Amino acid sequence: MSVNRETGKLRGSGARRSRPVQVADAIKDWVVEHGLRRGDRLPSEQDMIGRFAMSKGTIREAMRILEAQGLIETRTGPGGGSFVGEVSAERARALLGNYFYFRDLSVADIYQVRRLLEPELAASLAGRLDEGQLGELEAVIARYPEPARSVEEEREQHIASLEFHARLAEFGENELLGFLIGFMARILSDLTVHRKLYEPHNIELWRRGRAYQSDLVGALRAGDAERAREVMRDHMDTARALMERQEAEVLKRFIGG
Amino acid sequence: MSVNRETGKLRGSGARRSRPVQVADAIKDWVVEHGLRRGDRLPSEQDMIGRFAMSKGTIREAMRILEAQGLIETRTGPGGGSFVGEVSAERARALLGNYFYFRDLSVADIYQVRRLLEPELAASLAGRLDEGQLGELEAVIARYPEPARSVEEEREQHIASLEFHARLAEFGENELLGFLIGFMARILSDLTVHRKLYEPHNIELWRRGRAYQSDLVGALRAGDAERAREVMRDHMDTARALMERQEAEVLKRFIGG
DNA sequence: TAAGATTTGTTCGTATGTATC
DNA sequence: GGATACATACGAACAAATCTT
Repeated sequence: MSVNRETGKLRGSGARRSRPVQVADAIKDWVVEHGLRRGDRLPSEQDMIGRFAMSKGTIREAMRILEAQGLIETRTGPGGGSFVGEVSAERARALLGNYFYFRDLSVADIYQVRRLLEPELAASLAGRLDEGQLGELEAVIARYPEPARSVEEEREQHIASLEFHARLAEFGENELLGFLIGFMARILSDLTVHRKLYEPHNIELWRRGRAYQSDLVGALRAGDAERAREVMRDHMDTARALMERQEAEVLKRFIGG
Repeated sequence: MSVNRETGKLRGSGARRSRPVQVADAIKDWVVEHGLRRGDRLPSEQDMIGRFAMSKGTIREAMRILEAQGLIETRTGPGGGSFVGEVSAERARALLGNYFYFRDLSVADIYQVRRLLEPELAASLAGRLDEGQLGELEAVIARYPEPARSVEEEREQHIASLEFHARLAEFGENELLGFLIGFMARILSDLTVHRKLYEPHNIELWRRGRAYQSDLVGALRAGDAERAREVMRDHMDTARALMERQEAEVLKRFIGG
């Protein structure tokens, strides 16, 4: 309980924070201290009003803060209330994406990291996927069997090919590694749409990417970690080069127009 | 504007979302559509109440959601209101940390990624730091000139040595790479405290870590990218081995006790 | 320094919606 | 269907912060 009985004020120092924020922090601490786990129930709204001696509105704003961070979920009705919730990967990606929204990452920045992580993931998965999983990967590749004939189709194919990497990331054992790769696939997806990076029609990107991904599935099935690593590294290097050329093209057009 | 004039309801389908959440999403879309940048002002509370035809409480809850995500900041008084805010690195790390809180990352997971990223950062910084920056790094190293004599001191030293990496990460040009490395330093810090990973008194970790970091600063000053990469890779490999041994010790004690 | 204007911050009472029994 | 136990939403009033004059 983070209420200072002397002053009647919530402790928590530094910049002046609004009461809902202070209450949210207090609740967060309370959850951690009591070691609550996913699904455990928090005190009811009324209870909180009593505990913190604050109005319903303030408590509700605090709960919304926690909810926005994915820390709690709330249900109405009898037996309802607020419960400790697990932050979903999707929400975590979105929250992190907000951070980079104004930061204008370059394609080069993203690929510098991708080039390091993706080959490691590929190697770690060699020989560890069952036929179902390998089949899923092949199904994704099958979604772009031929070069795109329109700009929209090309964009969709690019997104689909990024999904290949996102799926792969989910299969790994290392959740940190998987999350990071999934996140990069996501922001590249966003960049593709937002900056219209797909516009310079590029058959090369399609042809090479598809070949690499097929080779990769082969190496994974064969359990050849080193080949998987190699293929993925080559894939990253060519994709980076193509994407950067594309980025430069878009920039040139933008300045020219 | 995301209000459906036919039904009078906010659009946005799928799972039933509370009104504050819908409003928050609508405002987010509005900001993106209008291309608002950091510091730009949002409509006032009163204005929102009118636009969305909702009560003050609901609007305020929506604003809290956006605030919790770091997307807006709010000030009182004349000329006050809500403004588009930049998500701070610190907040982004905290939000992402929430995601991994229940996921029990192993030290091995973290080091698998660290081992890939840190050497790359080190290499990219060789010859690019000025004396002021190199001095800052040396100042961090100077905070643990001798082996710790107590458990608390050892913990503090470990945290300080992680700060070395966090500082280094800030100096890089690639914001994605820097953020990820800073984030990993943070969760290792938390793990150190939370799981009491520092308890098995370990002079070895201190001696080796310090030597590596000094070597690294030397390589950076000399502009030797390859040596910087090598030193960092070795540092990561030994640190990983030591940390994992420590993790195993703690686990054994835990089971035994 | 003081008063007034503007905008968010907080409270309270009441009413409504929703899920369980 | 009715009773119950919760969260959800509204509106009016008042408090606090901060800028201007």
